[in-house]
Amino acid sequence: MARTNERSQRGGHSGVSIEDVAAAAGVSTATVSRAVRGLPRVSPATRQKILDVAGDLGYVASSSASGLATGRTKTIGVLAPFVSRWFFSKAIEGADRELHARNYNLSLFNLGGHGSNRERLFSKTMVYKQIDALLVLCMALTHEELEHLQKIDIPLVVVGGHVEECAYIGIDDYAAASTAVRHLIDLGHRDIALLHGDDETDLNFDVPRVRILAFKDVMMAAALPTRPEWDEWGDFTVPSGQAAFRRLWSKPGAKPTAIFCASDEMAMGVIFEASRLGVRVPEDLSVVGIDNHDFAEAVGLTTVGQRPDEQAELATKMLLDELDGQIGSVQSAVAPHELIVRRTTAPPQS
Amino acid sequence: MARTNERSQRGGHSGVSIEDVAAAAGVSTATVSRAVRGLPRVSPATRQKILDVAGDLGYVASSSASGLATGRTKTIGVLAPFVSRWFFSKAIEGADRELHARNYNLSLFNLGGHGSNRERLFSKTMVYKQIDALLVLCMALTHEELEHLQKIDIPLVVVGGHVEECAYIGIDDYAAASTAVRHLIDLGHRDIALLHGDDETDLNFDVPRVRILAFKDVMMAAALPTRPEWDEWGDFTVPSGQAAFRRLWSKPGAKPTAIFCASDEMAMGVIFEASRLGVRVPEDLSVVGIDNHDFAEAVGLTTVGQRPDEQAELATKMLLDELDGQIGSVQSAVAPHELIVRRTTAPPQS
DNA sequence: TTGTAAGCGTTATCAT
DNA sequence: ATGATAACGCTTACAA
Repeated sequence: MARTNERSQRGGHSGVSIEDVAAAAGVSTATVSRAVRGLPRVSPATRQKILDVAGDLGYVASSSASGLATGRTKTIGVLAPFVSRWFFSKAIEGADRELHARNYNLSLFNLGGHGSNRERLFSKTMVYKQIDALLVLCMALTHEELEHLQKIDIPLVVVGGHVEECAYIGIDDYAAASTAVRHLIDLGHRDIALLHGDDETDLNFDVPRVRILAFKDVMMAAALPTRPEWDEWGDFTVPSGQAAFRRLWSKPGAKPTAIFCASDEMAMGVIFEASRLGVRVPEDLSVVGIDNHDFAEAVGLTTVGQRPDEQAELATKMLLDELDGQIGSVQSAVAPHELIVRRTTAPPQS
Repeated sequence: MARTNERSQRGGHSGVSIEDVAAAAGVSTATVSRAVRGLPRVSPATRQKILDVAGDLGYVASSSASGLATGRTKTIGVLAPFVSRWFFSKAIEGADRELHARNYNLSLFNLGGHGSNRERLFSKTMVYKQIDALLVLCMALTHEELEHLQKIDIPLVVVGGHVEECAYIGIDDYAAASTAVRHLIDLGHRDIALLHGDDETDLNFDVPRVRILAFKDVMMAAALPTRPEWDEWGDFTVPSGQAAFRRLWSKPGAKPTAIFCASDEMAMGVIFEASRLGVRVPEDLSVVGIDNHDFAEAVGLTTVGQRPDEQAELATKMLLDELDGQIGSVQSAVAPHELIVRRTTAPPQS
């Protein structure tokens, strides 16, 4: 490389290395390394001196250098299909809590909005040799992507959805959806519509399917019909819920008295649109969602709540424990969900 | 370090280094380095061969090693007070777009929820020597923190708010707020309440102040009174807007016919609570916000829109350009805003 | 066009 | 308890 041989070329604080500290403290770099990392084999006096010197020299170890030497980057990757949707942003916050507490960095890989060159993530830019472990926020992975991840055998856990052969943390979607639907039925509803999540985009996976299945099973178990014309879909967003309601309500024929939505954002979409069209909630239509979105309480939305932040936090903890040598820490776990009854559900009118 | 001398200790794909590729391709590491990075001085034939070999060996350069050698980490840091609030999550997505396109990584530093040990971010864990540049999403920084950042002289830009001596990208808050208030006045409102952002937490800064100022100036210019009892505050969230409305409406005396909210989330809070209390929007109360939140259209919220994603994308571009050697690329810029009239504002009743 | 080799800032082994 | 020093995997003058 042959740079200038002199230190502190740049005027500032920028380039203080372990050697500078060693020199200033009159010890070897090895001792500085031990001292600053809190390792044993350094006398209290020496350590203190080194810490002082390091302190006012503003020394911080180069992550690249220590990464090279140790093989650890001290950062974990978080792979998400979106960051501005509730589930993901909450999960990211949760992961960050644990990472921050344990002095790791969080490298965010957003798969959304990148069109097709998604694969680049898996080969060059990303993952590979940049991170010590990977947290995947629910989404489908292609078979190829999976293989890729498997090859670089770093700890890996997925939150919020199932990926074959991977540890996952998440609620029991079947049970959660069943709870929501059963709540409607217990209220006396018989004409229940379904607003299910989209099945088609490659960013989704089987959560939508499971929730649909639960809906149908519960309805069937209650000997209630499920009408195809009351089966709408959305992509988990508010606008898609809004559009779905508009479609549903513009159809000729009888109207349902309740609707089960596969996410709170979609549920809010139907509520907003219902209000706009003069359809009263819950008098004319009961609405239940899944998630307990930050806005759900303000909207009065009845929902089955989950805590993506806690799920991601737990997942991250597992990852970090595994890295700390506690092998076997990474394992699947089911997270709790809970029915939260608010003001958007009520017995059907008459 | 004295590890085992043999390569591929772990069975897998994991440790293929540049030397492995060089050996397999029958060239030197220098040539491999040039080849994989697309540098000149490699014959087409050699390059192709190397690329092939690298390809099926699954070679990816170690970021630590190249970071050490070049002094660049190829990752930029994003500092945010929250990730699950609209402005920030959108900004993160925007930054990510540009970073991804230019092959950089995004390291996320969330200041929220970390209680007091916020300072650790600035000293050890973070920033220092881990990132090539820093994108600060609006928030106040302590003087000390600022100094810290200044010392490590990496390119730095703040989005969404002013930080002394730093380049910033954001809308003209004074103009945006003025536009919103003027819209209300143009509609014929005279009794206008203010829901301003919180001023007190250390995570905030002067955006709230500027918006308040604009409100007062515009009102005064229109010879309209601003009543202290119609001045409420919130922390930019939906629940706080909800609470603010409850407080406002439970006060004795006359009610305003319109309210200007310093953010869409707060505006939605008042709308939700108004609906709950039977106060009709816009018949009884016009509501205007700032942001054009993802949900604003569905709610029919009149607002002054801004695009945090584009702001962050631009800021990131500047940062990257600067790193690419185009010095002077980082500079302040004002982002556009636009009044979007929807259904929550109307002339006052009678 | 290609190869040689020094250097990047740590960590960790082994001696002392 | 401390110090030399090799090694980590890459980049980049410089020589060939």
